[in-house]
Amino acid sequence: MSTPVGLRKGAWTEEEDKLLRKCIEKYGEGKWHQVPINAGLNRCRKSCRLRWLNYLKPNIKRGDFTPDEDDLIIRLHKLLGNRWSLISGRLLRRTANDVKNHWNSRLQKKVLAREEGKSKTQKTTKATILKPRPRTFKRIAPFSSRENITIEPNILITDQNSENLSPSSSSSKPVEDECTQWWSNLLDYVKIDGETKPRSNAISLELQEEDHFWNDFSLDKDIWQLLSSENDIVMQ
DNA sequence: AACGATATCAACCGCCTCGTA
DNA sequence: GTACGAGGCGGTTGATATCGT
Repeated sequence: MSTPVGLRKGAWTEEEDKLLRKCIEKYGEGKWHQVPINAGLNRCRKSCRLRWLNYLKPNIKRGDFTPDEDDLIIRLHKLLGNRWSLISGRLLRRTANDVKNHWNSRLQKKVLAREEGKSKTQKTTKATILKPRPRTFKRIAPFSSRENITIEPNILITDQNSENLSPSSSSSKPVEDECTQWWSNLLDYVKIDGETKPRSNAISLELQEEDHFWNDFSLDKDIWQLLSSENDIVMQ
């Protein structure tokens, strides 16, 4: 992005924040090219958008990440890689930038340390996993255009289920079963207060807190099936 | 107390995708 | 078909805070 001459850069002042907030309240989100004009800000559209999304937007959750959030980020990162917007979309009110920073500064080291510990005791073989293309995901039929990448099985979602994802078993399964299995593993277990419990418990809490949040979980139809079935179990 | 090393996080940059003319 | 502009994303940088010596 080449910044036109005269546009302000760097940290935002309280006055600028006030102007931007006022502008979004009046005109709403979107039309970012018009925001600097409407707000009377000497900033580029991207700077305004970023400031709003990462800092000023109401209901953004800031501060320390909970162990449950850490766990979910790690699981999603194993599955999706550096798709921060997708990962943050699964965490309540966390921004992609926040998740990315948190991963780079803390979680990555944590995971690497864990991997190192595991690699000493486990042999590794190749497994095929699914990697959706987030930007166009909502527009394409599920799995019509996905990349296959390989990872080490010792970083798969749960140890107890890893045999389900071994190359021999996954290669013989239909695509949807394979994917469902992935999401099953992803969502299966979570540590709550230091104790491993079914993921559904955590999800049910989130659903109670902000039900509409999961409505945009359009990654694929399988995850919806999984979530709805997990929710059914919780509701029983 | 002073200084350097390291960690954290807000912001920028460049690229990609999509819509539209 | 293609050129262009806007929105969005992930990678990276730089300022500031914190820690260790």
